[in-house]
Amino acid sequence: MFNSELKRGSLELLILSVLTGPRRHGYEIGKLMDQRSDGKLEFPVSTLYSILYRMEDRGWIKGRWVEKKGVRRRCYYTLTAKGRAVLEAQQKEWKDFTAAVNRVIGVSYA
Amino acid sequence: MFNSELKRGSLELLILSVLTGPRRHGYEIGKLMDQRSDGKLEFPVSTLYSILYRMEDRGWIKGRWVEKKGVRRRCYYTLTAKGRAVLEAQQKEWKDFTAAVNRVIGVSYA
DNA sequence: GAGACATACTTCGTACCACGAAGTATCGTG
DNA sequence: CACGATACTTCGTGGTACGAAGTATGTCTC
Repeated sequence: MFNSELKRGSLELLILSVLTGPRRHGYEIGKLMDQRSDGKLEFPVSTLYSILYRMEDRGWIKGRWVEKKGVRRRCYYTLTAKGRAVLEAQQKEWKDFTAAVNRVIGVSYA
Repeated sequence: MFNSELKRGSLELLILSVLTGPRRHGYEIGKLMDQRSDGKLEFPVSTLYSILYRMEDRGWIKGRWVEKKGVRRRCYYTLTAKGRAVLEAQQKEWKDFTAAVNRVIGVSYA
């Protein structure tokens, strides 16, 4: 839907936002993103998982494998304290950034 | 100021926006961006010029060298018809994209 | 007139990251 | 049992912002 470059800075923020709710597994996060944006912010599984792995490496989220018979193995993710701090910082940055861009492109010739 | 990843999708839009006014040379575009965003959207010259060259390659902008004695040589850029079309498309994309992101991160748990 | 600083542009290499492709495996449904 | 949905993995690639280093000229100050 949207240019990949455009999405670059906000995919982490989107996923962190989803994880403020109950713990979710990867596939579920992808589906939720799709639903909550009316299909506009859908992204491929390879992107989704690579971001999840990266965020876990950085200690922003914590994954826990759950295996039950009759259900496929799933890795459920929750936010860590660090993740919550990063989320807050990224929210603020997103807000400031979009405000700055809007100001420049809105008043393009003054 | 802002994360490079965040800026990725919008630098072209920002520069195109600046060029809706009178023709500008590279250095001038950088300074204008700095001023108009209160220093928030400043970016290094290597970034600035690489984007300008790319946009000219793609036919979005047209550069013209101006040399006068007593003034350093400067390349002044203007928007092409194609550039104006791209600007319009990127403006719309930016608006739709930020709206979608805001919707998802705003209602993070519904 | 020498040194410092702003102006103005160039080139090159690097690192990050979203994505496509291909694959593995399990579950439900007709 | 074939097919599609679910669920995750791995690997390679290409686009791109950036840092570093360089060239060159104008202005200001002492």
